[in-house]
Amino acid sequence: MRISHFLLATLKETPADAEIISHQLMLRAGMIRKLAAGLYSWLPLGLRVLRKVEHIVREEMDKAGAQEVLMPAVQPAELWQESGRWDKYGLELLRFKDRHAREFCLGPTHEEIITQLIRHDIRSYKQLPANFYQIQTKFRDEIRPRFGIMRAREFIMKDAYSFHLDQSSLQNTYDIMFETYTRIFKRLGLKFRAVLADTGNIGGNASHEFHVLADSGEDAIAYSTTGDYAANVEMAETLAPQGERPQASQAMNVVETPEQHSIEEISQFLKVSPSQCIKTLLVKGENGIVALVLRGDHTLNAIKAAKYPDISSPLTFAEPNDIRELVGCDIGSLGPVNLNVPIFVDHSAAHLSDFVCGANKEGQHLTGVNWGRDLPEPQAIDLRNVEAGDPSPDAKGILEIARGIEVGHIFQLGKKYSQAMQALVLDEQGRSVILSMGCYGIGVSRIVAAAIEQNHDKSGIIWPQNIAPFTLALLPMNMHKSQRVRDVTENLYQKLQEQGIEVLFDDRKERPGVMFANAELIGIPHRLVIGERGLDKGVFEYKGRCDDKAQSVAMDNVIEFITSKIL
RNA sequence: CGGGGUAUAGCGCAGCCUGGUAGCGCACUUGGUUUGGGACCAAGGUGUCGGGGGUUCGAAUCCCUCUACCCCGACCA
Repeated sequence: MRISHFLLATLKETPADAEIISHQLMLRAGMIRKLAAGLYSWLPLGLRVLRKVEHIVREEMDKAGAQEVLMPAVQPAELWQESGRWDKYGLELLRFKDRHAREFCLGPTHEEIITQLIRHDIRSYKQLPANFYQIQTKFRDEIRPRFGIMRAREFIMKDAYSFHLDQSSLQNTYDIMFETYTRIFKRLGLKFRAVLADTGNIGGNASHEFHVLADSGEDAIAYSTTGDYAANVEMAETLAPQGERPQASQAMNVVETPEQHSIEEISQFLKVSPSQCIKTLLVKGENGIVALVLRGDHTLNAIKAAKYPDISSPLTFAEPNDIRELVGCDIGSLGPVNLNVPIFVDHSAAHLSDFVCGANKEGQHLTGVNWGRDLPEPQAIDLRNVEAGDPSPDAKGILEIARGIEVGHIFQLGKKYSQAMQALVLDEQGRSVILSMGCYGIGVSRIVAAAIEQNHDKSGIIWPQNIAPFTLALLPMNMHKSQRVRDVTENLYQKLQEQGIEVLFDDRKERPGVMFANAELIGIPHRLVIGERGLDKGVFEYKGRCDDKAQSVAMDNVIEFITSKIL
């Protein structure tokens, strides 16, 4: 491609509303342009990258035996009513009416549509298992789209849905998809990690997320330093502390703590460590308010808490007014002693003795408090977020925490949708059986942003080779003044193209600095410079995007050299 | 949706407090000088000052109102 025939819309300045590096660089490199909140156009350069990601995903899905389909973005309300999600999905589902006042939505995901399709066309166990996928535009009316393409309202997703006669077949395809995803992210050239995950809105039982590791990632993932365990922090279990709880050695005392509310304030004021204090959080339960008790240095895991049947889901904090009415003080003075609501205590907090807590009276706290003596023995459950240094739940090694960008998610849905929508087949005995389902998503457009988050430097993007918009930048120095440079470059451009190499030929009348800066900003992995200087010595100059220094390559040898570099 | 903020040329911004008829840098066009790391000189084009209403002789500026966008929170590929 000659740049003179290509819209290279690079910017020197960073648009003000781009916060994260991938968004800034995608705008600066001229990959995308914003149309409205969460809606982006892809310019030629960006689209080339997007297509490469799609291509890899498509190849691997095909190899795994999945069949490609394409379903509509506009979906009738009836199907969503049938599955029960028309009411449940909430405002994220963009709804509208057609000219006949019939209700529709823009598809945020396609479980309903594929299930409807399959219940018509799959009748027999002989047609199973089957796995269908599409690469298609999704719409989710996010409350707050941000970070450019990373959290857009309209985005491109690869979604796949598999159908099975039984759980073991589902498990089998799930495992194949796990391996397929692993291959996809390896081919994309990204550092990633598969983790145990919560099933969220989609529902079902087993689930894994695939995260691209990047410090800017929105998710925290916990992984064992020595074992295989890895989980989204939302999901990661904590182990109960080992051994017996220490004996009580202090008497319970009321101390005056004027104006002291937060754990930090209390621990400094009383000169005790936060880990010797406990915090009491009042949340809504199925039957009125319940208390959650954690060690002062720990944080509540709302996802885990909401899974307990007595605790509201999603987790909702009690209203300050209700708390005042119930306890007679504000949030900063709560404690579990003589608190007249059901109390759930995290394992670590249940293992404390002689601890500090609020006295349920403004300006007072209790010290030397002990379970079983000053208040009943607690029912200990898992409520807190894991922290770096915690033992791994599989008892192998210690947990570390890393940041990740969720780019893939696989679920075993089971019969959630097939049951609701009556997707049945006949088994070998001629009995009707409800299908089991799996579903498997990849955020195709998000991968483009995630790749940049993980691979960039001061000069710009550093594309992994397999998704780079071009493989090689061909930069002639002052071609307009040197017929020799022009002839050699044109010739070389021809030859490289004959080798099937994707070359971006900077045939503009630009100064060298501009060419270098542009090629680096848009992240072309390999660069070849042709100048009078080198031609005198019979060489071109090669530099990889990550190399510190350029090297000379003999002109005669250049095709072999480049070919070996891009393998 | 709750809290905070912004809206002036394609992009980044100044002007607003104290009303007087719009400016700077980048980008763009033309010419020239340059040419191995985002050049320099000269000339040039570019605006419903987010929309609507009001106050005023006069509004980018003051008042009212609407809208869009951004940031923090809850949701997700």
